[in-house]
Amino acid sequence: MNTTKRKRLEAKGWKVGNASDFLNLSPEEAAYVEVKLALSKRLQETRRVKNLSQEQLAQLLKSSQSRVAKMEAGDPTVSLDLLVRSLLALGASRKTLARMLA
Amino acid sequence: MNTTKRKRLEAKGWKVGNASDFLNLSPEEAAYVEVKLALSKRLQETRRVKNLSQEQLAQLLKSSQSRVAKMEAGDPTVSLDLLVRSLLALGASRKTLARMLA
DNA sequence: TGACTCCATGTCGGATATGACATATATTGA
DNA sequence: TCAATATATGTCATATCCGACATGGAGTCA
Repeated sequence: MNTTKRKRLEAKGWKVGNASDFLNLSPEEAAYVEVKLALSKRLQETRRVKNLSQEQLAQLLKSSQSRVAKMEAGDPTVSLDLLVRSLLALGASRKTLARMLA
Repeated sequence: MNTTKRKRLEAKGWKVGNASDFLNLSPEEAAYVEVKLALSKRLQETRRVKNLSQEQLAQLLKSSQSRVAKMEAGDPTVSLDLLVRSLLALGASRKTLARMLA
């Protein structure tokens, strides 16, 4: 079985359990997941604070509701690029992002 | 002319001049570029501190010398994901990344 | 109940990023 | 100077990510 594929399947555990313990993630893989999850949480928070539906945010981002849902769920098919660009579109700055990661 | 293509061409100006002034970048596009450039600088710094050639780093990352060069040059075809994963592979943590962005 | 809104999840064709390779251009040291 | 090493740049086939769409489930209100 393809490693990438396997990871994608296993990764579904991300939001269920806690994290890297029962998956055999290397430290840097774990850190990568941490970063993505931190940002996806912040995205959802920001969206809710602004009282937007996923559909409305999708329009703002010129994306789709399903992709927004996947972003917020930490779906492995969502890139850091997309998360970061979305947060920036919601008004975050480079420094804000830094704070979100800290 | 395709917008993406145009941006890629214009983006060559990144390392020549300074930044977003003479390109017509929106604030969030500019911020996105800022983030990428910040990380690529840090990647090069880290690599040099560790006394690695681009070729050696490429091996470490299971990538190629040319891609490392592009990462460090802020090439538009390089994703944030790759930059972040590279920094993590060099020992950075989530918090370290946050500091790099601040 | 049924109509409505919101969010989750699967899939797909097209778009973009990837490693690899070739090759050009520094940079270094004898 | 020459050659060895390091870095830059262009291209390509393939891998991965994207928006879009369909559909299902959960909650709300009448």
